[in-house]
Amino acid sequence: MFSVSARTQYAIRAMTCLATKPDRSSTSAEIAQAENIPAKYLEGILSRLKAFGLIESERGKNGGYRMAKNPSDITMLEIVEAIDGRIKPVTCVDAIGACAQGAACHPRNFWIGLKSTIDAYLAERTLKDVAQG
Amino acid sequence: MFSVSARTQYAIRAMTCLATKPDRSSTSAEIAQAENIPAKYLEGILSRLKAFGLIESERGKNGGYRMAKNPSDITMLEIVEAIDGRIKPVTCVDAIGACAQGAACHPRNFWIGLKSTIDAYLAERTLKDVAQG
DNA sequence: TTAATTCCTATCTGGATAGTAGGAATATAT
DNA sequence: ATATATTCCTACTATCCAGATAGGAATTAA
Ligand code: FES
Ligand code: FES
Repeated sequence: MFSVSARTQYAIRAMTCLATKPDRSSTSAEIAQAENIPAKYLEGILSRLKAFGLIESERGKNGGYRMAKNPSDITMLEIVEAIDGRIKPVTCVDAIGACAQGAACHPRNFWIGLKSTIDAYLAERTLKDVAQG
Repeated sequence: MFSVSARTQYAIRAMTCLATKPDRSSTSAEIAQAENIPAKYLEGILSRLKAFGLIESERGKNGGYRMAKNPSDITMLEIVEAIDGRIKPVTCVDAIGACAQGAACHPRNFWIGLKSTIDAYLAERTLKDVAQG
């Protein structure tokens, strides 16, 4: 319950790794080793982060990844959503009536409130905050 | 990510159902129909809630389930933990060093803070609040 | 041309989640 | 007593998906 996927934990570790080396670019293999992440698996994660505009990359020899923005301009919510999409504690947060109680469903507001709370926590913290501890 | 298991959603619906009928006892089948929950599956859920002291039951004809406490004395955190155990966004919330960064792991405090935030949200709300909408 | 790298697609696997089945134990009513 | 209604217990199945791996195509620098 409420568990964070390995993918997301990996993504955050990878981002903190890049955040501490803003000057140069790091290869996937380098990050994998430093952060103890399965190398091939990490490639896919970095792809997503790039697709979301959080990091940049260059191919070929001497290629690698680096931050696309300042760490203080990246919220943890952005990273989480890049990897796992929009947070939905229950399906009905977006689509009303998922539980056959329709609009009369009492727990629904409770779940929506939970989502807001989680979102707020994540949005309030930047990669810079987390990278510093 | 952060998704709520069907079990927990069922449990909460079942509890709200019972909370609105404090005078009498409801059968498992009755709750299942009212809340649109697979009947056999619900039985197992009610067992857990009982084991946790949140509801009481009586077997045999005219048997059924009823609240063991006042809904205003049951927090949502109790219900969630009865069903899915202690909330652990990441394994290292309880066991330090799960990520091979050991005590030096920066994201760890971030995750611990997230857990506290979720726990607080759930602990602040009672079944009564949720049953009323 | 070689080596190093990102990038793309496909596949495997284990474990968890959701749900089902069948029946034993227990209580009530008639 | 007997039938009936219920909780309670154990085991099983199916399905899905996260996590991981494999192989190679495209790209770039030396
Ligand atoms: S609409 Fe989501 S629990 Fe009812
Ligand atoms: S100890 Fe948990 S992410 Fe590092």
